Amino acid sequence: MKYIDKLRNSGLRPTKQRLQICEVLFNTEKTFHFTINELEQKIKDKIDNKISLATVYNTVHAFEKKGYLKQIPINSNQTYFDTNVTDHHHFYDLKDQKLIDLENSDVGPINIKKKINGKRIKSVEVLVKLED
Amino acid sequence: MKYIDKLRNSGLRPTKQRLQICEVLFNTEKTFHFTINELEQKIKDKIDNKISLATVYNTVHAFEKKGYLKQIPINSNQTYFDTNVTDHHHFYDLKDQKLIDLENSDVGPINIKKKINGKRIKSVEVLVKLED
DNA sequence: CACTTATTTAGAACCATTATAAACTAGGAC
DNA sequence: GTCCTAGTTTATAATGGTTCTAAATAAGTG
Repeated sequence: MKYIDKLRNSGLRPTKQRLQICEVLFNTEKTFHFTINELEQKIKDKIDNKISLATVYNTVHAFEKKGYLKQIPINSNQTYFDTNVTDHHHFYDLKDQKLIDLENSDVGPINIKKKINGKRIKSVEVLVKLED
Repeated sequence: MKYIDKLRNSGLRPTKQRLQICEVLFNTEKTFHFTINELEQKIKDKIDNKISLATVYNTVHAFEKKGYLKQIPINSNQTYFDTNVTDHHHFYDLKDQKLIDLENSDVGPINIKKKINGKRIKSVEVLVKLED
């Protein structure tokens, strides 16, 4: 299985649940955005056995820590994650509550001129809110 | 009182509670960021009577709708608000969990090249995450 | 003052997320 | 293979920020 090494290499035991979640998250043509509830639904649709909600949370957090997933900074009652962990930005359609990817080339280079002593920039994320 | 007209003009009755919350939010030299809990604490420190938590939520949402406050898009268990409603961006210090203003001049102009049919850009917000 | 509508309030309800602690499993040693 | 240990899964309870509810109060209008 192609995800066994990926997991082992990052110090995560390749359990059945994690491998199945990998299939749902990473065995896709396109990257996508999701909430935990949406992911739970996808898992239900794709596999036969049941994965506990706690395990879904645990796994998503573990994958995020290892850099396989990213949280998307947005104000919502639910946390949004992204399987696209490359540097890129988002549109957020306020009416439909939908996220849309912005490629890096869709946004000019962003030049942060201010520096904070002793701190490094970890990420720069742009959220473009859309209305009708 | 200087906030009575502000409230009346936006169709909000100038109640004692709203005026007191105005004092805490807007009668300051500098703008600031806050969560509802932090605001509640500030109110407690500054005024004698008690304002119900529900009223604090109601008022903050009313002020947000009228454009006197802005939500800051960030992943946190609490919602962050900003009394600075001009276009500007933020640093977020991951270690200290502190927000720091970035003036517009600290960030070059941001040019969103992609267009979505039938949608207008309402806002462009940049979040720069900092680590040690 | 009388009346209508908006606002405040305490407390309950909601619900995403996290904690708990017991059962289970992977992987290494032998 | 068996044994062992640490890591993982699981159902369920707990947490906590936010929203809802419905009754009491206050503001505005005539």
